[in-house]
Amino acid sequence: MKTADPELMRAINRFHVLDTIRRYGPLARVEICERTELSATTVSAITASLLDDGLIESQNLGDVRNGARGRPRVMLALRAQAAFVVGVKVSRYRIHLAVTDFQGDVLADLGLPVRLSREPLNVLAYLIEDGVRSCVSKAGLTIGQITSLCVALPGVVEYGTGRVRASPLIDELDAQLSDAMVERLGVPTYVENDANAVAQAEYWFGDAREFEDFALVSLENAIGLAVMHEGQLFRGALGLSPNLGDLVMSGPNGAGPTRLSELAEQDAIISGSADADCLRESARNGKGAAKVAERIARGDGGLLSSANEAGAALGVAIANIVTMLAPPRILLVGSTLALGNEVLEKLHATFESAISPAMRGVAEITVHMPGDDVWARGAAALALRELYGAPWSTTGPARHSIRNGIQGETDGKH
Amino acid sequence: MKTADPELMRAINRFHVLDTIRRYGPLARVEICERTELSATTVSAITASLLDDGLIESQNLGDVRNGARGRPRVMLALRAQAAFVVGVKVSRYRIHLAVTDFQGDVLADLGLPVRLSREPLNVLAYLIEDGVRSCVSKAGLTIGQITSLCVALPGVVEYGTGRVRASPLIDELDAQLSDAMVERLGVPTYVENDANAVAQAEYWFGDAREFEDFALVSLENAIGLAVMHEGQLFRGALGLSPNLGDLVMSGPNGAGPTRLSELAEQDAIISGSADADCLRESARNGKGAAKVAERIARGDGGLLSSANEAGAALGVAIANIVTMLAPPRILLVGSTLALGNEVLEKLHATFESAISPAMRGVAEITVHMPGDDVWARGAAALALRELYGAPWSTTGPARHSIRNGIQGETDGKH
DNA sequence: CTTTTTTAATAACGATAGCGGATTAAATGC
DNA sequence: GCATTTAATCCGCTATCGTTATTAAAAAAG
Repeated sequence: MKTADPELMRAINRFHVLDTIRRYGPLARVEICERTELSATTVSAITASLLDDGLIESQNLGDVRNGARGRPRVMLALRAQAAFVVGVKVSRYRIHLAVTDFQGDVLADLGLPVRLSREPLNVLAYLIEDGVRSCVSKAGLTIGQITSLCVALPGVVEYGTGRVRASPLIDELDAQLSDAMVERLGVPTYVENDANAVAQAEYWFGDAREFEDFALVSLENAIGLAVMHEGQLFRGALGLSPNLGDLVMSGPNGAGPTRLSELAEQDAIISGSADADCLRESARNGKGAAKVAERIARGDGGLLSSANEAGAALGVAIANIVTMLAPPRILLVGSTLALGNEVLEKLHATFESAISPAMRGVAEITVHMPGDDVWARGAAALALRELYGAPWSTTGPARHSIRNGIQGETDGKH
Repeated sequence: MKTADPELMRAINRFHVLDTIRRYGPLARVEICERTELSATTVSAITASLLDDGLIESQNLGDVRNGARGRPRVMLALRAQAAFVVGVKVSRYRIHLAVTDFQGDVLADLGLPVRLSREPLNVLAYLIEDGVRSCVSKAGLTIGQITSLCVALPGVVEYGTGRVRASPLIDELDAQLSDAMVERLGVPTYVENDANAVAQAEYWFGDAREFEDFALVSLENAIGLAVMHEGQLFRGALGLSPNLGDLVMSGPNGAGPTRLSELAEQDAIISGSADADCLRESARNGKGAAKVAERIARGDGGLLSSANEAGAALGVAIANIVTMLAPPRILLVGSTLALGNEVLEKLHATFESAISPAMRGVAEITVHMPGDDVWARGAAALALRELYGAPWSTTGPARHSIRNGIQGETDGKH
């Protein structure tokens, strides 16, 4: 446990103020007082220090309140240029990158069509390096200006060490992606599960802004799970994030266990159709929903049954998540949801029949379909989160040591 | 989020000191300094305040070090009489109670043979009240001296509100057990899932003393799950604790889903035998292992197959827990483990074949068989934990308001 | 155009926390 | 009996926060 001293106290309140400014846009000091319940003096001192460090700046251009009687408020906002980070989302058919500033605003993004399946680590690292360089340059920056980088990809990832224990996109086991990227780009790199990245995006920018506690299930060519608990991502030993696709749906009998991924991955659904290749192509272009609906209407029984099977498996899996974690909310995201309503309808129906009566009504299930850019932005947000430097331990032990530098104009004294 | 001020600082360090004394037995101030990394001055001040409040006391009877050179150490220990609490474990065939002092030492315990199955709330509340009164009197105390009470039982429990949403032992849904006990005994009452109680016992007194992160699966007539995360029990919405028995093991087809409880509950295993009633009786007396082994050796095929089925189901369930939460350790506890090795062997084998290769070796599985008294003590420990008053939020929102009074001799000034 | 009013932000002051170094306390060793 | 050693406390310092007064900068009133 950490012992409390004045320094920690300051760190907590400082983070609290910074986070409040991030969440609630430009704020006057008085407003920060109200939201944080700190005294005006303390807020004054802390904001002075933040200004001094170049993390925030005052927007002199006016008090927007109309009918303003007293001294006008000076609005404070994050100083966008305080740092720049890159978020990368790697998926099977696409690498999406986003360069953001300190506020998480996207300066440039880039989607690279690829076709990845169990590539050697070096291939992946090369593609990411290439993408980062392009995107950074597109944003009008140089690599030297990038403070840190976060790569999100499906699979079992150790956030703490930067290793990818297993991923459908990487050939090897235990690939040290973090070190590979540091070597190539010279930029501190975090590696995270893609579900965690999109959960962070939803929490900072999206639908889950008001929710400190929720679970998120990501449905793409891999199936992921993120658990946000009191505003922090839940991580296991070594910072491990779960890979929901590995969930065993029916006991190992003979040929081994049937996993959720085999039933509900996007490819598994599409493979049910006789015309799988064509559908795969459409799905990649975001026209999956229409195509799938059309096929089913035309009587593609294989597709219909695989969609139903996927929906049922997901319904059970989500019921089990609710049984085990009782999150007040479940978010479903990912491109598989664009395949049409069959999956989702079956999912809901199965969930309702599978959930125990005692847990009925505990978790509200909502669906959201963020674009790939949001995922990349989420990865960037994870990198930023580290920069904001919350003083309490990020969930999960054994962190990889990453320098926590922020480039400010006066990054001097203290 | 809580804002940090000197008061919080003190509360944190105070709890830290108190918890250190609780964990590591009588300690001299110097030793507290080493363990907490607080300065000698601070420890002196905090211990003075704790002494003043009657929460700890100095053991003047000597410095046990031999070859002691300088001024002898004054050992500090929890003052046992600072508070008394009662822990209750309710299970199908037994209500076990323990009265403990402020250190968690058991002053008296009591096991009442019962036979509960879906009783009305009042029956249960009556039995608990009766047991509490007996046990308290056996400890030489009066109800008025009891600071608080914690009832642990299987099922879906809202720790935050004191409601039992569902339990195999209670007839109704959403039974307000906490209020019922307060009304009967006039003692603040916490209600908790039994798995959480035994997890707290293992964390404070037992095998999990060194582990801040682990998951525990309790195997009795109900199957429970507790997740300890950074020394805190993980709780969901409203403080909900999971009921692992509700886990769906195979999709809802026709007659509804097959749940883990149907496959792996103690009764389910025993019911496989032709001679179930006799076995049930033996299991109740702790002679299950021998009897079951004997029956299987004699060729009770039904029993063997139900044991294997249970082991397999549990192996899959535990693999799924590891997949979702990646705990560094899994503890198995509960009387079902006394039914012989068939279940456990099958469990391990199935786990190994069900766990995804990427997660292999993440979680170490260990088995422990605490007696009913340990569970009751764990419930008491949960009540004590609240008294120790950690300043940071107990996991999970929406607490039931319970007065946090401690009876000290000088419970005055501050 | 000056004065009053109103609100925002800061300054001055006091309280409390923790820490480091000097001091006292209480034992052993010579 | 006195030096030595170790434990615990006392004193002085700094950093934090909060409360109360003060200054700053605008609109409204006269």
